[in-house]
Amino acid sequence: MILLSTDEPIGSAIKRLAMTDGNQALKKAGLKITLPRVKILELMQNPENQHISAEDLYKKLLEVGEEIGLATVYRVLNQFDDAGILNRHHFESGKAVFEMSTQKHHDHLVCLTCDKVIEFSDEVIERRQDEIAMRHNIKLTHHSLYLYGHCTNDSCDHADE
Amino acid sequence: MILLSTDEPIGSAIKRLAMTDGNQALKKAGLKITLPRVKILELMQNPENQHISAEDLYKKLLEVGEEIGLATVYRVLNQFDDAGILNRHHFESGKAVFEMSTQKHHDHLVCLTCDKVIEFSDEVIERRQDEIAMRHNIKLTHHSLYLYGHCTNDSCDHADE
DNA sequence: GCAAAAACTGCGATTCATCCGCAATCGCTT
DNA sequence: AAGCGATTGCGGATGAATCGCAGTTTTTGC
Repeated sequence: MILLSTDEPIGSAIKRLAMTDGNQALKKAGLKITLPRVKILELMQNPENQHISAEDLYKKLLEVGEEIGLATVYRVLNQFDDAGILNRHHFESGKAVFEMSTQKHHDHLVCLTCDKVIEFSDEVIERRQDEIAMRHNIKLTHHSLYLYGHCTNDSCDHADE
Repeated sequence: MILLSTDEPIGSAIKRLAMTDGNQALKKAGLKITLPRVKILELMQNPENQHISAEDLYKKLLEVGEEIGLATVYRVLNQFDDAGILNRHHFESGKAVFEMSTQKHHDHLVCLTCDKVIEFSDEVIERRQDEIAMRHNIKLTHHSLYLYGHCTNDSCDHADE
């Protein structure tokens, strides 16, 4: 992970950050390389922050010492979503969560007890969905499949990461 | 469909409505037979009102001449959901929609152009989901599967792709 | 049947997630 | 370095859904 030391001039930090691969994505999306965007991208790339909500991301930014406005977090997340840099999901929590977009499509298993999210993909289900859509004369654009349940292993007594 | 004429005394109307089968559900749920609940149940039983939002249901009630508060509509829908009388779904519209609960589980195909909703159920997908959950040591409680796309028949005139 | 108890309703105010407007600032091209 | 257009941060505005409470309606006890 890349860290900004407080005494490094912002300009140079940005410049240094600008050459990481993540920022190629920003460029390609026509987004300027700004500190909020770079920092958010950085946090989002941390596997520990997959499926994080805007609010929670905002808090993490504060923890890391970045005073980025909540509105900006929402804006940047939307831009990243539009740019295909990350994906938005609506689990049952009522708030949207985001994950870095991966090349391979996948669906989600959500533990309602510990909030753990497991990703999976199943060719049979995918194919079946296409068939169903075709049978009903619908050109599929996307779908959402969320499986909700409870872990049956004991590591799920309370929230783990 | 049952209609309330404006000049019929409310008490008698309620009494008459109280013997319809839908109200057995109210009784069983421990809910009192009241005009708002009866009227909402009545509208919800109309196939044309499947997958309707609270807001839209509220408007329909006004159209039919029932001055039922929006808060009451939300409350009643929640109670009906809790009682298993109807089911709530979250499509991508951002607002929850409701449908009369049926005995057989089904999933949904949603046309993003005309908002049409098609119900389907697929044994293969269902079984597959169970297997996946089991494989990941999760006891499944429920799931949500929504397929989004665009009608390809002309009743849904559009060339958005 | 009738009055009290228990539920229910309507209204406005409130919450929660998310977004907007605008003035100040920053990144990027020249 | 300079200027323009994009971006940020703030507070305020949304829209969906909920809550509190006072007044009203069902149901219950007699």
